Amino acid sequence: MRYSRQRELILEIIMGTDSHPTADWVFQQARKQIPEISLGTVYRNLKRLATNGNVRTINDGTVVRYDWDQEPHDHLKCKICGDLMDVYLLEKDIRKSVREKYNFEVDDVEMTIIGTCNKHNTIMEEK
Amino acid sequence: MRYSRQRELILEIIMGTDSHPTADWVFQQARKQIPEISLGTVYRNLKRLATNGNVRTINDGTVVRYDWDQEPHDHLKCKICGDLMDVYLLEKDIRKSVREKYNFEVDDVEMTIIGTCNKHNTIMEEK
DNA sequence: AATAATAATAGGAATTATTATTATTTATTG
DNA sequence: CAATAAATAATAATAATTCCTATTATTATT
Repeated sequence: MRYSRQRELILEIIMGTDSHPTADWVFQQARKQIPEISLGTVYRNLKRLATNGNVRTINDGTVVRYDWDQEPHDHLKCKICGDLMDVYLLEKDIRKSVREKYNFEVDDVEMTIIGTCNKHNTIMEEK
Repeated sequence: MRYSRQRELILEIIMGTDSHPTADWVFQQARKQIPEISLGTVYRNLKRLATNGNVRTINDGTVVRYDWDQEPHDHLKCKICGDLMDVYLLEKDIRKSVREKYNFEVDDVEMTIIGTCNKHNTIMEEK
């Protein structure tokens, strides 16, 4: 993959925050450094970085958010302020520990497990 | 809440399927019965039904999907065929049981817990 | 049953998030 | 340093969803 300072900047921006920024937020930050950067470039590179495993995508309803933290972790989203918080749960009684440890009143646990279902798990073809 | 046959039909449609339909799918079904129904009406009523607790919303990346099943359950989404399957997991070693019980190769577990964070959990005002 | 009050609707425009297209610029490599 | 392949900026296109307004349907009141 060929170098571009746009992509380098985008990665830096994500690495530099613990918020879970959207493409647009990254764009706003990026244009402070490179005023002529375009939103399309941000989207293209975020997707590229996600495919490359440099960032994780999390989907918060209508917007896609990005996260540099590669460790498996879950998110608490507050329905009032919209904050997304990182929690490192060991998958036991989730509701209980969420209530106890984070003082967070759970309305709904939404979990999507992404992977490959058994319709496709014959011996994988190589390459 | 005032009665409307559009809303009744929309609820019937969701009750009648185990797929996890999108607003547009519901719209397509609904217009078979009420040809002049509008997409806006479908969206408005789906939101209403969700608020009322008649249906559950689940978010599958870019589209919002609806589910009549109120029991807490999670979804397996296949990255190849896009299928969304219901799984009733007791929250223990999720990855492990998913692999063992459903023969599903997990790439990523995405969980969003929706609720109220501790910034807001003072004694709730009445009404 | 007729009428008034108002909540819900249809239809379409507007918004928001994202992807695609194309002509131009830039990094790489011989 | 010139060729070329890849990345970019600008903008158009698309998809999902929300918003707006005039009309219609439902409920309450005579």
